[in-house]
Amino acid sequence: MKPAYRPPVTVHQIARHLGVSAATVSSVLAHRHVERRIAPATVERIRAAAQSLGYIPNMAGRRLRAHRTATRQIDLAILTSFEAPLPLVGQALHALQRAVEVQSTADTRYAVAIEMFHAGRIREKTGLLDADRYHGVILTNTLPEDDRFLAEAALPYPAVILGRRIPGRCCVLEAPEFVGRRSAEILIDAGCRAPAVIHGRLLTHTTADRLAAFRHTLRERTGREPTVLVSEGLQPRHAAAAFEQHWARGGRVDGLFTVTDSLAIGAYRVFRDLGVRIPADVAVVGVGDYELAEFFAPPLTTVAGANEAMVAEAVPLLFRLLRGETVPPEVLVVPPVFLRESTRRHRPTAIGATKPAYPKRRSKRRER
Amino acid sequence: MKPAYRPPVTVHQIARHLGVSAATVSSVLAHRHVERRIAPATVERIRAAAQSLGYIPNMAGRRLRAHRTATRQIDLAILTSFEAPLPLVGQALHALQRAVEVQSTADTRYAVAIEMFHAGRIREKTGLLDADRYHGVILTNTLPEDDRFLAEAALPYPAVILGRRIPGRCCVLEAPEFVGRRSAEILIDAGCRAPAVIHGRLLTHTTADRLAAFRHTLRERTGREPTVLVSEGLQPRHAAAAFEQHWARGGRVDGLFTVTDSLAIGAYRVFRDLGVRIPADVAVVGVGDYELAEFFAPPLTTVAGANEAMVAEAVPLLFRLLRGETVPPEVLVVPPVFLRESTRRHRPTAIGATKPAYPKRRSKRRER
DNA sequence: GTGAAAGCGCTAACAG
DNA sequence: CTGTTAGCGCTTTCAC
Repeated sequence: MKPAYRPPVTVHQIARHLGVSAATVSSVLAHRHVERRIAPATVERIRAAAQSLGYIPNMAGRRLRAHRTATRQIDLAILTSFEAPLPLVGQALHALQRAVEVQSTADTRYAVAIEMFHAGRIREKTGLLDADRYHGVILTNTLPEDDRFLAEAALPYPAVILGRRIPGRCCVLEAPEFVGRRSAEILIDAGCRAPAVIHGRLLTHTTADRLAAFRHTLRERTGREPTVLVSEGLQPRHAAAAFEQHWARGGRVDGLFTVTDSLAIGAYRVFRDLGVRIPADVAVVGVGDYELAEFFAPPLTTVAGANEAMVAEAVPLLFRLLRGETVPPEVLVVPPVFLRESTRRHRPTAIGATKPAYPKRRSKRRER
Repeated sequence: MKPAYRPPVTVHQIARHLGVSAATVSSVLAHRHVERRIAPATVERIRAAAQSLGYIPNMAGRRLRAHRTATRQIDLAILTSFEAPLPLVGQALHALQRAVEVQSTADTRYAVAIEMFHAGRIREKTGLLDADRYHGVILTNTLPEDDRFLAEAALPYPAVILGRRIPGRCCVLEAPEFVGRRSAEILIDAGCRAPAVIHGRLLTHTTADRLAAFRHTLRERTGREPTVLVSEGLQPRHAAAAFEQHWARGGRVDGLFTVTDSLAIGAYRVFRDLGVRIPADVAVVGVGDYELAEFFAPPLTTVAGANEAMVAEAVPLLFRLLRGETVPPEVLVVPPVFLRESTRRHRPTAIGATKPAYPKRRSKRRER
C-alpha cells in the first residue's frame, strides 16, 4: 500500500488551523515577526504548528511575490551522469560559475544546478522534460542510449551538448578520431609493436570514437590489432584490475593507450608493481583531462582530451542560446597534444641503455 | 552611465504588443501550440515578438501554476569557494545527489545547485541572504573572514557547515588537531629530524588547525620548529614552486607534511627532479582526500582528511534539518590514517641500505 | 498586534 | 483557432 498522497501544507492551512491570518503566519515563517511586532506567544504557536504539520515553503510562490527587487532568476543546469569522472563535471561547473558571475547584475541572478542521471538511463530521470525547471542546460557524459532518447525527446529548453552529436541540437565535440589516431601514431612512433588499449565497460560517444580511431589507425599503419582491455569502471583500481588479469594470463604489451586519464593512473601503479618500466618496457599515452599527467612518474604523454576547450566553447554558446541567437549546430575542438617522458622513443644503443639522454624537466612541450 | 533598468518582459506584454491573448502567447512559448492548434502565422509572430522583446520566462510563475502534478520542489545548494579543490566539491555534490535520488518521490522533486563565492568574500555574494532561494544548504571551504560574516548574518535557511565551527549552526568537523598531530607523529616515528610543512597562502579553519597542531606536536615532542613553506595556491605547481625556492636558498628537509593532498603531488615532482628519494631522503605525509595517494610512486602515507566522512555525516543532517528536527550542534569526524611507503621508517643498516625489506604491494593498511 | 485584500507571471479549463 | 477567467502560494500594503 503506497503512502497516501498528502498535498503540500500552505501558510493558509496553518493560519486556518490556528485561527490567525495567513499574513501573520507568513511574517513569522519568513523571520519578519520582529518588525511586524507579532506577540511572542503567537510566534511560538505558529512555529510549532508549521513544524508539526510539516510545512515546507513553496519557493516559487515566494519568488513570484518578491517584486521588491524585481530580480529575475535564470536557472541553468549541468546534466551529467553519476558515472562521469568528477573532474569533468567540475571543469564545466567552474567555467559556468565564472560566466554566471560576470553576467549577473542587480536585476538578474543566476542559479546553477547539477542534475545527475544514471549512464544510459536518462529516460528514467523524472522531470527532465518539464518546462518549468531550467532556462538552459549543458548536457554531457551521455551514453548512446541516452543520445537516442534525447534525439527523440523534445527538451523544452535550450541545450548545449558536450562530446556527442545530437541532431537539431547545438553540439560541441572533440574533432572526431583525432585523439585515437594521434595516440596510435605516438605509440607507433615510440617503436611499439604490440600496443594495447584500455577502456571502461561503458563507452560514451567520445570514448567509442577514440577506441575506433585507435584501432583503425593501428590497423592501417601496422596491419595489426591492438589488445583491447576492458575495465569495469573508470577508477584507477578498475584499470589496475583489468591489466593484472591480462598479465596473469600471460598477456604482454609494449604500449598502452588509456581512453580516459584516470585509467592511466591505475596502469602506472600496476606497471610499477610488476617491475615493468615506463617507457623502457612500455610506452603509455593517456588523455589529459586531469592536469595531473605532468606530475606522474614518469610524466605522462597525453592527447589532452578536449574537455577544457569544449567547456570553454559551450558556456558562451549557452548564453547565446539564452539570448535567442542562432548558433552553429556543431563546434569542433582539436585537443592539444603533450609529449612527455612516458612515450620517449626507444633508442636501444650499443650498450643497450634503458636510460638515454633525454630532457628531464619541463616536459610540457606542446605539439606544433 | 549605467544601463537603464528594464523590467522583465511578460507574456502579457507580448500579447498586448501583438493584439492576441496571453494564453495564446503562453501556449506557443511553452511549445503547446500544436495541441492548441494555433495558426502557424500566429506562432511565428509570437516567436518573433518574444525574441525581439527579449522575453525570458519566469520559472517561478510557471512552477507556481503547475498544479497538474502538485510536485513540490525542494531547492538545495552547496555553497563553496571558487578556490576550493574541485574534488572536495565533487564529493559533496555526489553524496547529495545520491541522497536526493533516494528522497525523490512522484510529488517531491529536488534541485541541487552550486553557488560559488570568492574565498574570504562571501559577504559580497549577492542574494546569499535572500529567503526565496533555498530550502537548505551545505556550506564549505570558507575562510575565517567568511566565518565571521556568517556568524553575524542570519542565513534564512537551514545550513550544515563543513569543516569549521560557527556558533548556532550545525557543524561537521574533522576532530580538532588530529590530522596535524598524527602527521607530526608519523614523521617523527619515521626518524625525521628536520621536517617541513607546506600550506597554501589562504588558510581555512581546517588547514589552520592542521598547521597549528603539527607545529605544536613537533615542538612538544622534539623541541624544534618545522620549516614552514607557503605556496601561492593549492595546485601542484604552486607547491613545486614553493619548494624549489626553498631548495634554491639552500634549505634542506628530511620530512614533509602537506596540509592538502594536491600539494603533495607537486612536492613529489620536485623531489624527483632534484633527485631526492622518498622515503630514503625525505618522508612525506599528506592529506588523502583525493583517493590517488595510493597510486603515487611511492604510495603516499595519508592522514585521510575527513572530507568524505564529513560529507557522509552532513547530508543526512541536512535532511533532518529540512524535516525540522533538532540536530546536534557539532559532529566530529576522526579521519582514518593510511600508512604507506612514503613514510617507511628509516632503518640505516650496517650496509647503509636505502632499500630495506618492506611490503611492496597493497599498502592500504588502515591504522588500528 | 493582527487581518483583509491585492497581485506577482503564468497556464489550465472552459467557452466560444 | 483564440479569448476569458481563475487561481497556484506567497508577501506587502493598508486598515483597524
